[in-house]
Amino acid sequence: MGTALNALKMLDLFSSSLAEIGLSQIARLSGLNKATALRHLRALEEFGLIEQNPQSKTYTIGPAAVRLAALREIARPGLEGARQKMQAAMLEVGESLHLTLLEKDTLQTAVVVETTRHSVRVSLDPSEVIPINATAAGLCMLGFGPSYLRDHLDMEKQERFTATTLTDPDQIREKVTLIQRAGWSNSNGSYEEGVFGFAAPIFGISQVALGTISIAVPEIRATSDRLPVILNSLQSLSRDLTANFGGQMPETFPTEFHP
Amino acid sequence: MGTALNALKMLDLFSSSLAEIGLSQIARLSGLNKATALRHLRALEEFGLIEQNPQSKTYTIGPAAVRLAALREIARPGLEGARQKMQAAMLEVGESLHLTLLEKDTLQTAVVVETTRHSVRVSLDPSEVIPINATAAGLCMLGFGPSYLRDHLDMEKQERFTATTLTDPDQIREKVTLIQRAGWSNSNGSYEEGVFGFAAPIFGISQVALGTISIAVPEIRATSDRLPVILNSLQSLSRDLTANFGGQMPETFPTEFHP
DNA sequence: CAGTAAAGGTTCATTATTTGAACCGTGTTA
DNA sequence: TAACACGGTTCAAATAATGAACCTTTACTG
Repeated sequence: MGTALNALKMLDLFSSSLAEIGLSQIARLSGLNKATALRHLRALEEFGLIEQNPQSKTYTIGPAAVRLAALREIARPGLEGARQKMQAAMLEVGESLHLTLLEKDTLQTAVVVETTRHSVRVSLDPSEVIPINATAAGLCMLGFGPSYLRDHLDMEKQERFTATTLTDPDQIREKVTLIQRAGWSNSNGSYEEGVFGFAAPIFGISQVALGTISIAVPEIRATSDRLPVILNSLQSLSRDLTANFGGQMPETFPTEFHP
Repeated sequence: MGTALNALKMLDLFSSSLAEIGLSQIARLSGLNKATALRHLRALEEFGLIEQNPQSKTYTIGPAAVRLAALREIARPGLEGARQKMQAAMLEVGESLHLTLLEKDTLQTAVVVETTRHSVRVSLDPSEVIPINATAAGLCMLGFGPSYLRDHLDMEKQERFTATTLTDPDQIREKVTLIQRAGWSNSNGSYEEGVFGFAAPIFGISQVALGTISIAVPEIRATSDRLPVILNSLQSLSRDLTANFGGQMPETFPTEFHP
């Protein structure tokens, strides 16, 4: 256990309903010794992540948080707004969400929001490169992303992950045509057994998709009655996130998703 | 030396021009051992203050910064915007700035922005309660703050700090009348020898001052040729900060400050 | 295409820092 | 006025941080 991490965890005690806390209460809530809590608070205060009200002696989140947040936005512009929208959608749908971005010619996971509703959840390794032929996000990208992705289909061998993975370029192109008409894509265990994925595009400035937003559902919960809720969330996220990244939806893009 | 603080200090390596840094470079810049740097980064990453790009392996400020900044705004609304405006003004004037807020019936320092231009600077203890009869901020508050402050003048003995401190209620009232006409106040070493203060009000919703913005200048630099610059900054800060806190300037308040 | 340099990351014995029970002084409450 | 809870301090004991050397991969160069 790192000392630094224990110190940082104290910051999690603060919330909108509990914005100022005294030393003893912090010690109680964190389970730390009062002396330990105080020393950690002093360290955080020196850095500016904590501020003490000199009259009430209570502690609050400090000004350094604002400074760091500004730096964050420089390094990852737009991603924070996206995370918030995804968080809201997660609470509504109750399933994990993934935002993927196209970097060069690979699809990368940029934001993961895991469900807090279920203990059975789909956990994706954030460092994985998303295979373009086997996932809902990948197929969606083929349908709405830059055309060179479709052109490269024949050049590289498409890897097989499960029995239902599409590996034949012609089959993939057929599926992609359907996706372009529907506006959304799905993958029924074609990457990992038991995982159903649903994805919609996020468009950039020239009406070409720069990434996708997808919802991953364990097979047990992938019942047809839940599909309308999922597609509905996906559709509004597609629109909101496109706006969030300063993009524009093509006029031909469907305004409603149908099963 | 706290371990937690050393870990946090690594966050200071990031800047708008250096938003993503690799492990070796971080170790070099911070002077820490590579192993130590890595362990600290891992701790920060677990908390979310650091994020690693899985493909380039570089590190960036993480999403927790945004979360904490939001909490900060709940605890201290408006103060961050104020700090930024003060920072800009400090760079222009080259002197330290203080924002004071009225809490109950005492004047408290809420934000301090120290000058980075001079090594001779006025350093105020942020935990001090600002005496209302001896400082530019206090006198300014008397002039534009709630009327009960003026009414209480006779009730309590006014403390003396230096030879020029005003302690006689009648003398204070006289000075306050002048301040109300001018829009700004000054104190020439009446709190601490060698320190000249200049202050202007920050108004709240009902056109009553909720605090003040002040500039502290060491006597050596308090020459008459610098007064226009100081008053000019003070005047625009008074307006900007009033807007920042959602307040309104009285219509009778002067739009220009004259010596 | 071998050879080199620098990158990210790991290991483990040594070292130094963190830890917490008890304590102090102060203000508030019953 | 006694009891309590608060913020903060102390110092021996215990635990966690440290860093030199090492491994592996990647990228460049003669």
